Amino acid sequence: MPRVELVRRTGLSAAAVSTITSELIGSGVLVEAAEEPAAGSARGRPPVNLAFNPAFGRVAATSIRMDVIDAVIADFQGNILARELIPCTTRDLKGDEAAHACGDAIEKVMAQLPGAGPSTLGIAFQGIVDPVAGRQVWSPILAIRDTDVVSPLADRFQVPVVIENDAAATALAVASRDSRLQEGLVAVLMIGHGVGMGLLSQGGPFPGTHGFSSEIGHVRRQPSGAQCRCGQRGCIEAYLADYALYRDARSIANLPIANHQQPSEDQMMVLVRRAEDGDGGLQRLFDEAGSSLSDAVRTVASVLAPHRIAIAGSGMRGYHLMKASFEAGLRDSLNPSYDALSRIVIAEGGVDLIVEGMVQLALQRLDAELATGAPVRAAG
Amino acid sequence: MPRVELVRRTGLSAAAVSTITSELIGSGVLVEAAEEPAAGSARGRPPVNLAFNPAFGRVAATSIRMDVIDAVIADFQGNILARELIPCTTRDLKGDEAAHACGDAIEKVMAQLPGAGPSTLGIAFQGIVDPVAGRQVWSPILAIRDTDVVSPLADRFQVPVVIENDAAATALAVASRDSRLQEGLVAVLMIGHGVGMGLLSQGGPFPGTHGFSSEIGHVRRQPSGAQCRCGQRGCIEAYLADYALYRDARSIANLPIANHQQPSEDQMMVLVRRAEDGDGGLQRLFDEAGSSLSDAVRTVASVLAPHRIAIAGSGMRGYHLMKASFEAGLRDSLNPSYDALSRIVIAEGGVDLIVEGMVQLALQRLDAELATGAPVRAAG
DNA sequence: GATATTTGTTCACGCCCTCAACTTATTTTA
DNA sequence: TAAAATAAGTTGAGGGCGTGAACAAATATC
Repeated sequence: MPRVELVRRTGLSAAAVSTITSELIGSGVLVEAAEEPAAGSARGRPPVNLAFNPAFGRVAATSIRMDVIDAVIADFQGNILARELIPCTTRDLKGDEAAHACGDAIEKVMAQLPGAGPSTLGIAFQGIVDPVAGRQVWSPILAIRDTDVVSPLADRFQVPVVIENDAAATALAVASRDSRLQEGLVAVLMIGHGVGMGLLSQGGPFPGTHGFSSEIGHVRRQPSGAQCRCGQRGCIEAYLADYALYRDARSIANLPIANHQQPSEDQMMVLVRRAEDGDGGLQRLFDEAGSSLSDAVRTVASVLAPHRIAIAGSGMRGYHLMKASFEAGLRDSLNPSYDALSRIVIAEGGVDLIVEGMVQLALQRLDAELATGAPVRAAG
Repeated sequence: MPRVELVRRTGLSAAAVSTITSELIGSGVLVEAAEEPAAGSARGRPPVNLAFNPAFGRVAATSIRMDVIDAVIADFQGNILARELIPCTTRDLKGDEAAHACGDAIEKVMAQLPGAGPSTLGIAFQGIVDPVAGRQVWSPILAIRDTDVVSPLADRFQVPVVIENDAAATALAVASRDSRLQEGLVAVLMIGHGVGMGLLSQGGPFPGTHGFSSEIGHVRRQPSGAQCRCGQRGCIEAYLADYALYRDARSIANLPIANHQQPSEDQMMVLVRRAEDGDGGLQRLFDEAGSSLSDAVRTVASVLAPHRIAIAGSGMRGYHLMKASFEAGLRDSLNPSYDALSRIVIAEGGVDLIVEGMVQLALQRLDAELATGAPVRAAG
């Protein structure tokens, strides 16, 4: 945060940092922070912290999921100022309608807030996107394929629009909260309605897998095993995702049917409670889920040997029930040179992380825009 | 090769390329190539190809494998000028002896050639290395662990020394021969004594996995399956690596025992011949190996969705016997958005690719050295 | 109050790149 | 055969962006 820290991190000279920061302060991007935590009694002139000026600009982000659009407006520091969860029958959207449903959601959140609109939009999709071309390629929650989502929104709001895969966005959000995830190669597993993964390099988006969603949930752990919704059998996801746990639980316990095969958070919490209360059949399901999670971690560890493996998502609500079998599964692995267990980081947060990650990405885009000297304007 | 091509690839202006190349020609790094293939009847002034001056400098590379050291000297274009395969009981090496065994091998190849010694050394190890610290961390073929190999050789030859993992080096060599492998994220699978993988980004070494060997051979494809030498059961390698094929073949056919559980190339060719000649049991082994290979590809595809997946290594000697079950295994996968089969590239070459890749890496290091303006000297 | 220590600023200098105009080498057209 | 068109490569003026060195500011220690 202080200028000397920027000198250390960027490798630039103090002179360069001084000129650049004073220009940025002049243009209102940065402010000198009033509070200084003093950081012990240092000897010389105390450093003065710099921070992004929260009032400089705003960004909007949406995450379009099964039958819902999650939309937020954040300030220039990434603090979320307003949020809306808007129902939307995503499967029925045609052509530009997906883009405009996101646009409508953003306008609805903007209506909550006085002042200027966002200067950049970030839109997250499940499935595969092409961030460079600005196209949504394929998504399990949409009937449409390969549509341009950036142009309609850029035309409508007259600001830059960035799109990303939801897993990549989540990974960014998870890493921004934990310094251990900001160096080296990091894999972030997301457990919830499905099982996905985002990759980070040095805390930033991973080059190469950009826009791609890892299908690690569909690695096979058991030939001729449990039925997966992808059509194959024995996928990791078929033992670990919410839909799989709830489906199997309904086979052995009296539970209401789930809408669209997607159990609600309340329905999933019923499973957790009953397993906690000693239902042996449900306990065994969570045991198997823990074992499946260990297979996911072992696969990532074997293929990539990442510096850290983070696990996040709403599926972690039952982690205390899966922990024993998960850790037992990892200890089984005998690789003498890579201790997976010590590299695991359990992270907080579920699907709400997606928009947070998109806020980060939209801010990065705004920064890049500033670096080119382009004038920054706000949406109508 | 021509200057215009450099302009396109680097994004620099023609002016910058012109000044830089004329300086490099002046210092003897580059030469204007005499031969011009004319490339069709272009209209304007014909481009003049530039090439590295083969006489500018030399590099040496070694690959230390089970009981053998493979050593080469190459010119500045990467052409191999001399080669030696030197027996060495690698398991008995202690302390600095591994480094000095490689040094001795390099001196033996140098003795074949008149003229100056190499200006950079590249050393490849199986297992895990730390290229930044210059340390060999762990290797299945060595009893020693975490030893400094760069310092002893740098002191002895007075030139820079680079080390890498053998899979990363092989991947580089494979990619340098096929332009399809020089863009995007590329996974290179190596089938032979074991099953390894190297990753490339834009044709260059992959950031993050640097120095790490992917243990993709030890992803589990069959719980309680075939015994793997890693101690676990059902690993991909336990159906696909040379040792596994030969071990299982010995159970059903009359074959001589293999030294150190590593069948020779001749022994493996006997398996291939007999399967070609209609031995049903051996044919089924190759079928299963093809299926195991498809599991390796599917795993990489699921986890990383790379732009291309190349397959190389001596294990491909039996590819024609595995092809049917390999392709059937890939067609099974139902992912609608990623067609793995169309991304497969079958590559030539076996363990000899390791030193070739190290030559590339050593040349890159030499280029980096030149870019800093450091004087380049040759080994005594 | 003098000194040491650390942060941050100012300014002259230089590297490296771009832009624009030009030269060179070849094919096509008249 | 000469002029026009086309493409590759060169040269030199100019500018952005960085560094080094000297200096100023703010605090702790002696």
